[in-house]
Amino acid sequence: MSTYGDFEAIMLIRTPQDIGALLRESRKKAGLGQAELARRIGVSRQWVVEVERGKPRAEMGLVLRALNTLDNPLQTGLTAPYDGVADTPDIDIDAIVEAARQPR
Amino acid sequence: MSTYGDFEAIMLIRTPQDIGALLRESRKKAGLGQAELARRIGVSRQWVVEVERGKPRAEMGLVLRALNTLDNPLQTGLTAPYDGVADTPDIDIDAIVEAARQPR
DNA sequence: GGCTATTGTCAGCGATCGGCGACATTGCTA
DNA sequence: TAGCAATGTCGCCGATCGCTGACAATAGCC
Repeated sequence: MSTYGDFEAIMLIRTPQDIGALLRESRKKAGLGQAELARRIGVSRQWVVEVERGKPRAEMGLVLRALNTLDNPLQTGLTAPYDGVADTPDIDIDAIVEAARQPR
Repeated sequence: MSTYGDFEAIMLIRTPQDIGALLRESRKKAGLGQAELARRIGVSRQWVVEVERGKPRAEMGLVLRALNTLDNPLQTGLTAPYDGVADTPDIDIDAIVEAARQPR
């Protein structure tokens, strides 16, 4: 086992589920319970539970605060060259948008 | 001017303002207007305006979608060892929390 | 085996979100 | 200078947020 334990060195955050997983891992790594973390962030236990489960409509400000509290700030990196499916694929944008509209 | 223009290679995201700045820069870099971006993300122009201004209570899911749309996904890095002012400085957590409660 | 801490879930409530459509302001180009 | 596109702002609306407080269901420990 190395110095850094079993944490992913770099994790891409693309969905609320990613946020949830990251938050939960970080919390456990810090040896905190949901209640303690909630107290430090300034939210309810309920909030922590839901965000860890991938709640898509959580407040961004609270999420950022949570990550900062756990010493896991986000950052942007000009990661990938992007050659796969990304944007402007000439399809009906409106249709996609409509379908993507927060179902839950 | 180099190939990469005037973009920060890596930017730490700690506050909603950071998100706003990033979003705006990315949008302009992509040569998009707020209306076009909003259309692609699936939100209203209003939303884009507010988030770019640093709205703290924006939906996380929409924010992530916006960044993905602009090819600027977030990631976690074990950035810094953290020695500055960050957290658990032995002060009244509750007081800080109370003060931090989204004043808006 | 029994106990305590942790976690997941429920309902109800005030506050806020994000959308709509229109209007003022700004900026840029011709 | 005139004119158009982009941007910022307004009020109203249904939908959803996050909070409280309590109760199951696990999990981990003695």
